[in-house]
Parts: sequence; structure tokens; C-alpha cells
Amino acid sequence: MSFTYIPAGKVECSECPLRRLHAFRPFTSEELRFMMSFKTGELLINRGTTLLVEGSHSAHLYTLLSGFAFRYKLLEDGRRQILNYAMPGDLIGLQGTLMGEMQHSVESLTAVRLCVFERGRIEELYARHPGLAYDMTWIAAREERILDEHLLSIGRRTAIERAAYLLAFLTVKSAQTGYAQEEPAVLPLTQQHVADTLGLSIVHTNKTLRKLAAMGYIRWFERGCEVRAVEPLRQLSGWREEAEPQRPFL
Amino acid sequence: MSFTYIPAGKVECSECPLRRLHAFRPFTSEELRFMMSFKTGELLINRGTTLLVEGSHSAHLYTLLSGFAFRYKLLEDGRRQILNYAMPGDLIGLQGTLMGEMQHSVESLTAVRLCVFERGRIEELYARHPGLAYDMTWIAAREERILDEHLLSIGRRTAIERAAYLLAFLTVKSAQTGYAQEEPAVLPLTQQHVADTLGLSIVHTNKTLRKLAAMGYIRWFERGCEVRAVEPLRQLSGWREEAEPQRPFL
DNA sequence: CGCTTACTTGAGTCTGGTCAAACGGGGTGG
DNA sequence: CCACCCCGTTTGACCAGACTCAAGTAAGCG
Repeated sequence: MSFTYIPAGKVECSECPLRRLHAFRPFTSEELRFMMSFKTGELLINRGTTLLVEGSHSAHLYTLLSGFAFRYKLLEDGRRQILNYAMPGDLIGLQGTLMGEMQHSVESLTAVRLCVFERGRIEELYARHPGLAYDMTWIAAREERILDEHLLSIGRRTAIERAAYLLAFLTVKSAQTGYAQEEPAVLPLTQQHVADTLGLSIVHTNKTLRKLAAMGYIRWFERGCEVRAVEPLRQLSGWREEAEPQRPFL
Repeated sequence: MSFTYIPAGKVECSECPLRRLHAFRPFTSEELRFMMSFKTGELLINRGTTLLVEGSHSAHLYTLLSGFAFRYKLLEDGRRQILNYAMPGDLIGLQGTLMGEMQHSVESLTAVRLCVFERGRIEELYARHPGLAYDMTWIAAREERILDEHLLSIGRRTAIERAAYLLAFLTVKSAQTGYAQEEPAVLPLTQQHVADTLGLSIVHTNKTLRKLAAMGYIRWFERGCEVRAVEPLRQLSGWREEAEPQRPFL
């Protein structure tokens, strides 16, 4: 069994290690109190586990505490498009929570630990904690912004620019949340994931990544990419990265 | 001058013609009262006017009342990616309102009429009107969902599938808001817009659209596309369209 | 030790890009 | 009123980036 559910109480929100990170805005004490009851427990899943399934209605709301996951959609004939990646501090399942049916799936890239929230109390969150409600909108708008950038990438960048953008993006985002403190970062991906994110075939993806490796910007392992030089990647892609201020975190 | 600003009072929210449409959820009377003060006026712009500019901080919050617009991003060398289209009832400028700097631009495809909201009272909206706050998040999540679908399209569909998807999508969405009551719908686009949405060159876009025309699904005019058969387009693209329930509208 | 998974590489093909030219309608200035 | 121009669309010829097919390597695991 790849799911392990731990009833609440394991890690108190007040002790949440993510909360201490500079990247996240602090809670008020009222918010903290609410969150401690809003959180019903934790979920541990193995690598390669599908957490949420396109078409299902049983969507829960989670925050990813540690590990790495990705969202994707499928066409009927199996073509897959990876939409975005989830890293510590990211909310998972908001679309499903608000609008019912999931229209994408979520799968883990590593072992993942999640906070599980009580979906039925969303109304209460909005009614009693406007700050948290604002945060929910903020988080959704941030995701939208990221998708905008990905759309630009897939639509208008060349293969090597896309690859450079993706790797720079993942490195920067994971550094923000302290996923990879050590420099350089190692991203837990296969080339198939990269291909399905960039909208390229796996063969062409391989040839493109080899070019980036030949330039010395990355090194590729089995199931992993070491990014050795973020800035040149960013520059090659033409990505205007924006410094992100403190962001909310549920 | 292509901007015309009309101070509040022109059209009372209580008389809002969009509000009557079945597609939108009704306001409570408290919400309505708030909206009437939250709305500071209306803005009329001509076709081809840039309403919001990437990189600017002066973003306002609008709802599009009538007409057609689109959001886009540019690469430094001028390559353009259209991200999504705005139709009556759609909120414009949420990202900019919440997060400061605009990271995309917005331009009108037709003459457009907008509701202008008082950005500074967003806090009050969250504090006093949880239903509206919830709607804001819902709207952001809906946009996210649409971007997911676009990403799948650009990343994994062939040229003709992409074109079919886009035209089916625009037709369905515009019908929902009553933009085009008359069947068949006419979409106010140039082939350059289609190309920049699909991530294709304009030449190849033209050849692809001619194929759809030869199949009898569409007819193309100067600056316009008549969609004659939505269902075949939808089917060709493999888009699993989802019936949208009543949606919020600010 | 054999099987599976992931990465690599080469050869040939094809979708989609680039370049170039032409057409037609609408608007404008002479 | 007409000539011209501009914008958007159309088409053909040629090119190249990306795809498919195929085969091979290397590491991990039961």
C-alpha cells in the first residue's frame, strides 16, 4: 500500500517547519488556531503514486509539505501534458475543491508528505478568516501566472529555450522553498517528464538536454538532473524571472 | 483618444444586463449594495486598444461587460503568445491587483465596455463579503482550468486539432455568455491571433484553417471566423467539454 | 543472471517554418 | 473619382526542426 494516513496531531501547525521559512508569510494566532483544526492529518505517499485522478469527484485539499509532485492531463490516445510541478508549500486540489470534478491528475515524483484539510470547512474559512481567503485567491492567481509563463514557453520558445526555461524555473522555485538548499540542485525527473512538460518527443528532448549538458549547464543522471548554472539557463531562455515576495501558505 | 471613462451611475449594478443571464449566479442584496459602491464607473475602449501592459504596476480591476479582448505575453524579440480570451462576465486584472506588477498585457479585439472597480477596497470585499471572496477564488481557479486545457492543446495536439479546439472553445464560451446569440457565431479574430494562440506560424495557420473550411466546419472572413459546426470541431480536437454550472460574476 | 527502466544515438521522414509573391477590399489623399 | 497603400489572406517552393523507428547501453533489482 502506497498511502499512509496519519491522524492529526502528528505535527502541530505551530511547529510546522515550512512555516519558519522566510518565503512564507506568518499567520496571526487566530489563523494558526483555525489551521490546526482545519488540518485533519497527514498523508505519506511513495514515489510514482497517483494522488488525484482526472474525472474523479473525491478531490481533497492538500498542502505539500515535502517532496515533489506534478499535475498533468491526458488525451484519449494517451498523449500526456504535464501542466506544473508542486513543491513544498504548494496547495493541491484547489480546482477540485471549488469546482467539483478534477480535470487533471496529480502524481508524486518522490516520496511526498501532505497536509490534509477538511474540505467541508472551506465555507467557514471564507466566513471567518478573510486573510486566509485572500491567500487562497492569491495562490490561485500565482498558479495562473505560472501557467501563463509555461504557455508562452511551449507556444513560442524553441526546444532548447524551453528546456532551459523549465530547468531554470524548477531550480529557482525549489530553492525558494528550501527543497534543495545544497547548491547545485538535483531535480527528481526523468527525461519523459521533461518531454511531456515541454511538448516534445522523448528523443528530441534527450538530444536537447545533451546540448545543455555539453554547454556545462546541467548534468543528467538516472532520474535526476543536476543544474549547475541557473543564470545561463535563464538567460538562454529569455525568462524574466521576478523576485517573489513573501507568499501565503496554508 | 480611444479611452472613454464614464463615472459611476451610468448603469446601476441592479440593472446590469449581464446579471440577468442564466449563466451567472444571483447576488444577495447585500452583495449587490456593495458592488454598486465597489464599481466606480465604466470604461469604453475601441478595437485594438491596449488596456493593461506587461510590466506596469498601475493595474486596475475590471469586469468585461461587452466585447472581446485577449491576454498575451511577449518575448524580447517580439514573439507573441496569446494566453486566453476575455468575454462578457470575465474579470480582468486580478493577477495585477493581487500581486502588483502585470506579467501580461490585455488588448481589445472589438469595442469593449468595462466595469471599473476600486482596487483599494479589495480588503473590504474579503472582510465583509465572504461570498464574493469565494467567487474571486472561484474565478481564478476557472482561469487556471482553462489555461490547463490550453497547455494540453499547445503541448500535445497537432495543428489541426489545436485549431479545432480553439474555435470550438471560443464558440462555446461566447455562447455561454450570450455574446453571440445568433447561430452560427462569428469570432472577431485575425489569423495572426489564431497563430499566436496556437503557437504556429501564420502561414501554417492559414493552411490549417483552409482545411477546416474545406471540411465545411468554418468560414473565414476578413477579421472574422464563422463557426458553422461546433460539435465536429470539438470531436476532431478530442476536447472533453464540461458543462459549466452557474458561475460567479463580479 | 535475466528483466526492466531509463538514457543514448543514428537514419529517414514529415510536420510545420521561412521566404516570397500576389490578391482583394477598404480607406485616403491627390 | 481614381490611384495608391495597407492590412489581412492566400498560395507555392523550399528548408529545418522535431518526430518515428530502431537498436544499443547502462544501471538497478528480484
